[in-house]
Amino acid sequence: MDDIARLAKVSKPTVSRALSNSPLVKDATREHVLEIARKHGYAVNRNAQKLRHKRTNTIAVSLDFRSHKQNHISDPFIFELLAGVAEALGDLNQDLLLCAPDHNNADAFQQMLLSRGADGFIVLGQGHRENMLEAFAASGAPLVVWGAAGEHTGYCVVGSDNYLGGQLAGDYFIRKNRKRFLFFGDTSFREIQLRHDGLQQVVANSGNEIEIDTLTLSNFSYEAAFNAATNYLGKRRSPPDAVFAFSDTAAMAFVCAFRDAGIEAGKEASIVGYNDIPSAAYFNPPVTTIKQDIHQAGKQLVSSLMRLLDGEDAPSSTIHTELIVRDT
Amino acid sequence: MDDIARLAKVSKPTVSRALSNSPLVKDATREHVLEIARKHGYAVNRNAQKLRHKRTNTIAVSLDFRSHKQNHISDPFIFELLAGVAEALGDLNQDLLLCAPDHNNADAFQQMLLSRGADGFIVLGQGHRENMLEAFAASGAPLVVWGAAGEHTGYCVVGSDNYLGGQLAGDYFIRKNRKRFLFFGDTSFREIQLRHDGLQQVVANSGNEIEIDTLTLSNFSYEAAFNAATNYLGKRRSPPDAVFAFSDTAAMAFVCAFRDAGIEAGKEASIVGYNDIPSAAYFNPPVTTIKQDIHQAGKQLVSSLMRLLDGEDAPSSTIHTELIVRDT
DNA sequence: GTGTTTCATGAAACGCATTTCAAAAATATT
DNA sequence: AATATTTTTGAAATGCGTTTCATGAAACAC
Repeated sequence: MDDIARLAKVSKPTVSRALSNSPLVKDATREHVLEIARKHGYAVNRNAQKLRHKRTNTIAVSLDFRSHKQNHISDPFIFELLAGVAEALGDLNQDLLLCAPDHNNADAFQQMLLSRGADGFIVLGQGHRENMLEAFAASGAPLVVWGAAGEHTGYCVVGSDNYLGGQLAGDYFIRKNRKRFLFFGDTSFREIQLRHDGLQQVVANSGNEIEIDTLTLSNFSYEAAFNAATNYLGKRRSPPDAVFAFSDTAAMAFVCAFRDAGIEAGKEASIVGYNDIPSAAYFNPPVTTIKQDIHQAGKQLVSSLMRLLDGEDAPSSTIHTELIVRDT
Repeated sequence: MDDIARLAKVSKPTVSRALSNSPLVKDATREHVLEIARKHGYAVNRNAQKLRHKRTNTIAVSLDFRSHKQNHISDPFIFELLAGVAEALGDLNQDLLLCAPDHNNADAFQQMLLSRGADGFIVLGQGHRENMLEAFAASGAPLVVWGAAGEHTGYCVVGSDNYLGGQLAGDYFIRKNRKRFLFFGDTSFREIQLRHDGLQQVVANSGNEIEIDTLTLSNFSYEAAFNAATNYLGKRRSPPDAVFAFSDTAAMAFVCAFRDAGIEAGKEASIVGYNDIPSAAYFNPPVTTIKQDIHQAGKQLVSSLMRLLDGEDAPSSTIHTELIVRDT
C-alpha cells in the first residue's frame, strides 16, 4: 500500500480510504488511486484487514463429514443445505470456512472463534451433541444450528417443521385408511422424535384404532435400512401398511424390502420419506415424501447468524415443510 | 500475547515460541506458558499469524454451485469429492475456504491469492473454462483442477481415467454382443470427449460392425436426460442396444425412457453410467457403472497442490477407474 | 477582509504475532 | 577457577492496513 501511495503521490491512509470507498476521499483522488492500484495488480491484504478490523467476514460451517462418509453420503440433502448456505453467504460477501471439527470437542469450536478464524458458526446437523452446542452458545459464541429446537434449547435453531412433517405423513396415511403404522427411524435424534410426535398426535386425534410401531436403525445408509426393513418384515406376523421413514433413502430401502416380501408400495402399503432428494422423484415407484424449502433454509441460517453478529436476537425458526404425494 | 507474557513472567517472543512448539524454548518454560495460556483461554490470532508468515494454510476450493443448483444437484458425486478434499486438507491442518467465484472471472480467482486469502486453489470441475484456468495457472497461481487434461494443458489436472472408462464400457457392450451404441453426453466437455474416444477406440479395435451415435444434452438434470432420451427413442427407427451415459443420473433416466418404450435395460439393451453414486446401486434395476476412487481423488488433489506450494512439480494424474457390473 | 465551517489529507499509533540479533544464563572444557 | 560453548531469553523491528487526531486548504458567512 505504501508503494501505491507513493505512485499515486498521496499518503497511505488516503489509499486505504480510496480502496474502501470511504466518503472522506475526494472523487478525483479515489479514481486516481483506484486506477494505479488496478494497473499494478494491487489487492488489499485480507489478513492485515482482519487483524485491524477484528472482524473476519468469515463464517465457519461445520459439517460432520465423518458420519456422512460412513453413510457413503447416500443422502445428498445435507449438501443441498450447504449449497444454500454457500449462496446466502456469498450474497453477503462472507467467506465460508468449511470445517469438520470433532463432534464433541467444544475446544475446537472455541479455538476457531478465539483465534479469530471466523466470526460465527453455522452447524449443519446437531446430531447428539446438543450439550456441547448448548455450552458453546452459552459461552457467547454466535451460533446457528440446523436441527430441531427442544423445550429449553438455548441457541438458535433453524430446521424443518418436523412436527408438522409427522402430521402430514399421518394425515396421508389416514386418508388412505391405513391401520398399522411403522415409524422407521432413530428417535434419539430430536428431529426424528418430533416427527414421531406429530404422527402420534394425528393418530390420537383421529379416533381410529391405529397402532404405531417403531423401528430404530443404527446407521443412515441404504444398506442398513434395507437390512433392518427386511429383518423386521421377516419377524412380524402382520406387516405394516404405512411406513414413515426418516429419510428418502430409508423409504426407498423399505420399498424394496416390501417388494421382496411380496408387498407393493402404493397399493397394499403406503410409504412416506423425508427430504425430497432428487432420486426420490425418479425412483421406481416415485416416493411420496416430505419436502423442505432448502433454499429458504440456507437464507434463514445465514440471516439468523448475521442478526446474532449484529448483537440482535435471533429466535429459532422452522422453514416451509410440505407433503409431496407421489406413488407410494 | 503480551498479557500472557506478563502473567508467565517471560517475554512475548518466548510465549510465541512456546505456543508454536519451537525447540528454542526450555521445556519447563513451555509447560508453564502453555498452562497459563490454557488457563486464560488464550488463542493465537490467526490473522496476525498469517500476516506475518505470508502463508495462510488455507486452500480455496472452487465449486460451481450455480450450475449444480440448476441441476438440483442430482449428482452427489461432486460433493463426495468435496468431502474427500475436506478430509485430506484436514489431515494436513489446512483450512478449506469454499468459494464459488464467477466461472469465467479470472480476476475473482486472482484477487483471492493477491489478497492472501488462500495459498492455492483446488477447482472442482473445469467445465468449459479451460482457457481461464490456463491463464490463471500461467500467471503462477498454485492450482489443481479436477477434470481431464488435454494435449497442452498447462496446469495440474487430477481426474478419472476417462479414456479407460470409455474402453471399459465398450468392452462390456462388446462382451454382451451389442451392435448399436449410443453415447449419451455432451462431448464439448473434455472429460466426456475422452470417454467417447475410449469407447470408439474399443469399437474400432473390435473389428465388429458397430455404429456409435451420440446424443448431446443441454443440462445435467434427471429430467433433461429423461426428456432427451424419450425424444430420441421416439424419433429413431431402431433403438440403440447399448447406452453409455455421462452420469448415473442420466443412465437411470435412460433406463426409464427405455422402459416407457417397451425396452428392458439389461435384457434387450445394456446401459452403463458413470460415477457410481449410491443410488445407482439401489435403483431398480441396479445400474452398471464406472466407479472412481473418490477417496484417492481427494488425497491426490490435495497432495498435488501441496507439492506446487512447496515449489515442486506436480504432474497431472488419473485415479483408479473400474467397471462395476450390475443389472443393466 | 477576517472569522468560522467544512472538507481533504497526512503523521503517527495501533492491531497481534514473529523474527532477527544481541545479551544473558547455563553448561562444558581445560 | 577461568574461559569457551551452548542454550535461553528479550528488545526492537517487521508484516500490512486502519484509525485517530491534527493540520492545511477551501468554502462560506458576515
